[in-house]
Amino acid sequence: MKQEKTTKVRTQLDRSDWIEAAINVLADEGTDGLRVEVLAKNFGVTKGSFYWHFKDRQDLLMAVLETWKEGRIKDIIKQTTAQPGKEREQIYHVIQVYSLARNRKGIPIELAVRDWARRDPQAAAIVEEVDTSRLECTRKLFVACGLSEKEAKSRSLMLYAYVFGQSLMIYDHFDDNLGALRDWIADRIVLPTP
Amino acid sequence: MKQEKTTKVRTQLDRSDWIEAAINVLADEGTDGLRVEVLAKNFGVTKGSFYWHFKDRQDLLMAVLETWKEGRIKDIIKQTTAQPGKEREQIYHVIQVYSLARNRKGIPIELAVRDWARRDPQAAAIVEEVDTSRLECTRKLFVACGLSEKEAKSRSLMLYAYVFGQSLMIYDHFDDNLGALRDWIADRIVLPTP
DNA sequence: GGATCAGCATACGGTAGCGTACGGAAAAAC
DNA sequence: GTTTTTCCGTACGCTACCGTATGCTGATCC
Repeated sequence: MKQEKTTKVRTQLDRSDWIEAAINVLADEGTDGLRVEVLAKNFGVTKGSFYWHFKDRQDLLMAVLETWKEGRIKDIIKQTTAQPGKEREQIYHVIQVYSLARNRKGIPIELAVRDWARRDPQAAAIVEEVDTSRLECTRKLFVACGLSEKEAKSRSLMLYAYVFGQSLMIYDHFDDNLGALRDWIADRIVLPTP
Repeated sequence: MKQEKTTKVRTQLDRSDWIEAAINVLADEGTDGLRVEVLAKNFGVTKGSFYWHFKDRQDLLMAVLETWKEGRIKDIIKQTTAQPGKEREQIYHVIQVYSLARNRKGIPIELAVRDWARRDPQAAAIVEEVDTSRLECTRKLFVACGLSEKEAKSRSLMLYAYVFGQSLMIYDHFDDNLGALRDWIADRIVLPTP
């Protein structure tokens, strides 16, 4: 029987170990750093191990995509699950969370995946799944706040596009109180028109 | 004396030809496609030509960055130059333009450059120049519309982040009338609070 | 009309990385 | 305790690039 991962003394590697490491490399060094032999060296093993678990490099990349997709969908569901009546606060929470910590490691992956999606239909399909999942989650929150379908969809799209685009920009010196600007924008996204 | 570029029969290449070609490749195939020998083959010449005009590959990349920067800044200035009194219409125009045609070829470059900026301070500095230029241009338009400094900056940041993020998303099936959603968002970005 | 030089070709050495063939140890199965 | 299987190491061939050294050609200068 297969040993438990937690009690394992980490002498054996399985598929998920490689995928996890690949995602970390993707976050730190981008697509260019994602090389089979480099991953192997980081594990202290040789390629022989890799090609036992994976058919080829493409096999790993697809597995990374799938794992990324599941993680992102699971995360957006978690972040958008609100107590009844607390939907508005939850939306603010989403804006906060997706504007900060997640990006430190997540954004390079988003970049890599979307750059990839531009030339690979499989990647594009996965990105679309993730994007529509995210859009759906916040749409439901807005609907729960009493907005119309169209307005809920519009605000959801605006929210997600803003948060995502903002994380890719470099504008540290645009204003000496960026927090105030971000707060203003969050209100503009969330608060209803009087 | 050096011949005019226009009357040239295109037997000779100069630095700008290589840079232009490099930008096109960057748009079509991303960073990975940007190889010296591939560029040379596309021109029908050998690397010998390249290494006459450039010190090394890095030299080309930096030149591409500079050219990209100048083009983007020139473009945003052009797109945000409004007739007095027509500032609001000009803002709508910017949202339109930067949401559509420009992105077909421009977005992969944006992606590549920003992914690059994550590991290279020089690239990061250039991205910041471009971003703050863009933010400044629309900020001035908002100010001309009579908004306060803080609100102008906030709206400018929201506009640009939204447009940029939206262009990287894949959400074609989120709604059957995306145009209406985008129009709603544009109003939300531009129109003042009553 | 020889000298000069810009612009490119040729040829080479070197590295990184992919994928494969096969061998070997160590655990699991029986 | 043998036999499988699992998992990894070793060794190799191959390609795509990078960068350099040097040779060739056709234009330009004087």
